[in-house]
Amino acid sequence: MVTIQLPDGSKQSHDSGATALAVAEGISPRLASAAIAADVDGKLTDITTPLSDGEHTVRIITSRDPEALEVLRHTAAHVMAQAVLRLYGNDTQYSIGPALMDDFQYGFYYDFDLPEGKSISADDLPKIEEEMAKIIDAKIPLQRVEMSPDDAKAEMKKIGQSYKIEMIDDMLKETPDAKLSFYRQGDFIDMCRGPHLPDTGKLGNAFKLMSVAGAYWRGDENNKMLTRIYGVAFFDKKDLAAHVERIEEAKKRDHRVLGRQLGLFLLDEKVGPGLPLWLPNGSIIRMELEGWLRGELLKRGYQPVHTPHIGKLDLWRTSGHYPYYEHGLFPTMNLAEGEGEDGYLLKPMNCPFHIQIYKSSQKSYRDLPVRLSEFGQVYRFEQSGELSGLTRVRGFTQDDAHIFCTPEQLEAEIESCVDLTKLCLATLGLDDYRVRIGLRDPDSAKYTGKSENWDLAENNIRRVVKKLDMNYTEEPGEAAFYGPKIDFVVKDCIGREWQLGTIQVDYNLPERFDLEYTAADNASHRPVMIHRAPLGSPERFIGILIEHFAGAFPLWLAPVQAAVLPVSDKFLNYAQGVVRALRNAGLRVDLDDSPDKIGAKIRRATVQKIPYMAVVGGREVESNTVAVRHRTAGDAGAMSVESFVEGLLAEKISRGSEPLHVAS
RNA sequence: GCCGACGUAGCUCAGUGGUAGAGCACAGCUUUCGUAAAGCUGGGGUCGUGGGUCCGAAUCCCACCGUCGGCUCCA
Repeated sequence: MVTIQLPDGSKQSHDSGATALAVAEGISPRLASAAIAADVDGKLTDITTPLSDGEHTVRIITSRDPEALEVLRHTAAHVMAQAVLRLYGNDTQYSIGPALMDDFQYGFYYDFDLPEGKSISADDLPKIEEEMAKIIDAKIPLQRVEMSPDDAKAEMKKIGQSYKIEMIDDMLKETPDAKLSFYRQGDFIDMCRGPHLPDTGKLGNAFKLMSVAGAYWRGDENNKMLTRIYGVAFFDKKDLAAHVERIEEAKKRDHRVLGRQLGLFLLDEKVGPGLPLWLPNGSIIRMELEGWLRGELLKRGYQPVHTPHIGKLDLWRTSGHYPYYEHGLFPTMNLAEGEGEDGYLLKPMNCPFHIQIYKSSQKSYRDLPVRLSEFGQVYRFEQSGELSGLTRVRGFTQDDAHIFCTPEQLEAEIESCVDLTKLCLATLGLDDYRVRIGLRDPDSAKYTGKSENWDLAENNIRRVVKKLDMNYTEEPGEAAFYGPKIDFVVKDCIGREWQLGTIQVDYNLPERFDLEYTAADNASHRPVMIHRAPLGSPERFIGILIEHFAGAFPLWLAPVQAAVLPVSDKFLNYAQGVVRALRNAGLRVDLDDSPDKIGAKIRRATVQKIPYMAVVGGREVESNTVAVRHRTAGDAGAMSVESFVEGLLAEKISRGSEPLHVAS
C-alpha cells in the first residue's frame, strides 16, 4: 500500500508498486503525458520508478518546473552518445556527459574516445543531429537498471567501456557498497544517477549540437585527449531560437570585435601574439581610468614608484618564481660571459623590485604601512592556446601595489584593499561579479613557505571577509604560490570567467627577502606583505569593460565625447567655434567636416558610439545654439553652447552614463 | 601545449584546378544638403608564409605562423 500527498495537500492511496506516472494518470491524462520526472519526498526520481510502500509526498515535474530542463538535457546527452556510437561504431568509448545548467552557451556535453583513425569535426554535427532525430522518433524507453558493482563491471567489460570501469572503481573507493544505477535505451546503456525522460520521444526537436572540442580525460593534461561535443536542448523550439539569438547578440559585444570597430587596440601578428598595441582611442580610456585610480591611491596614502622591465634573474630565484615557474616566463637573457653571470629576466611581476625599494632604507614601525604603487608592465609566456584578445595576453600592465605592514595592521589594510576594489567595480557599474577566496591545495607541492604562515594568512582573509559580510566561495588550489588571496571574478560576453581585482596576503616573500622593521621594542621584526591590484590589469579590465558597455563608454571614458556636425560646410566656421568652446572646457571633440549629408554624419558618429552630437546649421548660427543629439536617446533639442558645455562637464564629473537632461 | 576549425583588399565576406570579386571604407569630381548611409569615377590583393603535386594552384598535399571554440594552465 502506497499513500501519497500531493502539493495541494490532497492524499491518495495506491496499490503497492505504483509509480509516479500512475499518480499523474490518476490526476489527468494530460498531466501524465506532460510528466517529465517526479519529486518524491524531495528527491528527483523517474516517473516510472515504483514507489515503496508507506507514505510519500509526490510532485509531478513537467516542463514548467525548473528541474525539468536538467533532466531533458541529461537525456539529450545520452541520445547524442547513442547516435555517436551508431555512426562511429560500438568501439567508441564514452566517458562523461553531464547537463550544464549555468553555462551561457551550452546545455550539455559528452566526451568520447573515438576509434583509432576517426575524428569528429563541426561539419559532422548535422549528421549526428539527424541520427539523434531518428532515435527520438523511435520513442525508445529509458529503463533504469540497478546493479551491484561486480555485475556493473562485468556488463561494462562485455561492451568494452573501459572509462566506465575506471569510474566504477573510483566510486567504490568512496562508497564500497554502492548500488550503481544504469539507464538502458535500446542497445545503448550508460551508468547514470538519473532521473531521465521516460522515453527518447519526449526530447522533442528543440536541440542543437553547438561545437566540438578536445578535453582531457578527467581534466588532466597527462591523460588522453577525448572529443567533446557540446549541445543545448530546450522543451520549446522558441526557447532554442531565443538562446541562439542571445548568443549572437552577445558576440556583437565581443571586445575583440568592438576593439577593431572603435579603434581601441590592435593585436598584430608582426608584433607577436598576446602583445597588444593600444590605439589612440583605447589609450584615452586607459589614461582616464588610470588617472582616476591614481587619484584614489594618493587619497589612500599610496606612494608611486617606477621600476624597469627587466632585472637580474637572481631576484626571481630569491622570490621563488624561478625555476618553479620557468615555463611561464619569457626566456632568460644571457649576456656575454662574465657579465651578469646568471642573466636577466623580463619581469613576470613587480614585487621583487618593490621589495628592493622597501629594503633600500631602514624602516621603523612608525613608517608602516608602506604602500608602494606602480602601473607596472609585466610579461608572462602564456600558452599559445590561452591567448584571447585583451583578456589573456603575454605583455600587460598591473595596477599593482605592495603594502608592507605590521601583523597588527594587516587586517585593516586588507579591508581597505577590498574597499578600493569594490569602489573600482562600482564606479564602472560592474556589479555582476563573484568573490573567490583562493586557498592552498594541501596536496600540492607548489606552495612556498611554512604551514603556520599559510594558516595565519588564510585566517586573516577569512576574518576580513566575514567582518565585511561578503558572499564568497573558498577554493583550495587557487592561491598564489606565496599566499592565499581574495579574487574578484567577472564573466565576459559568452560567459567565460576572468579574474580582475586580487588581494594577496603574503608572509613568505618577506622571509625569503629577509625584510625587517624596527618595532617599539627596539628589536627587528618581520613585516607582512599584501600584493593587490584592484583592476587586476588595465588590459583585462578594459577588455571586460568594452563588453560591459558594448563599446558605449560613459562620457568620462569616451575617447571622443562630442562630435560637432555642421549641416553643410557653409556652417564650418561656426562649427569650429563650437569645437573651440568645448575643447577649452577640456572636452574631447571631433569636427565632422566631410561633404556628407547630415544623416550620414549622424550615422557615423552614432556607429562610433560618440555620446553626444552637436548639429549646427542656419538656425543654430542665428541663435548661437547647438542642436544636441545623444547616441541612444536621440534628438535632445537646441540649447546654448554654454549650457551644452556645462551639461557635458556635469556628466563627466559624475562619471555616470545618464544622458544629459535638457532644460526645456 | 593539446583536440578541432579557420586565414582572399583597411573591414565583412563570395569565389573547389584555367586571367582574383562584392559591399563598406579610402581618393577625386558633382551636390551644400536639417537628425542613422546622396550620385558618378578611381586606386587598392605575392589569396597568412615556405615547400610539394600538376601543363596550370586562392583552390589539392606537407610544414610552419596566426586566429577562433574548447581542454589544460594562469605566479
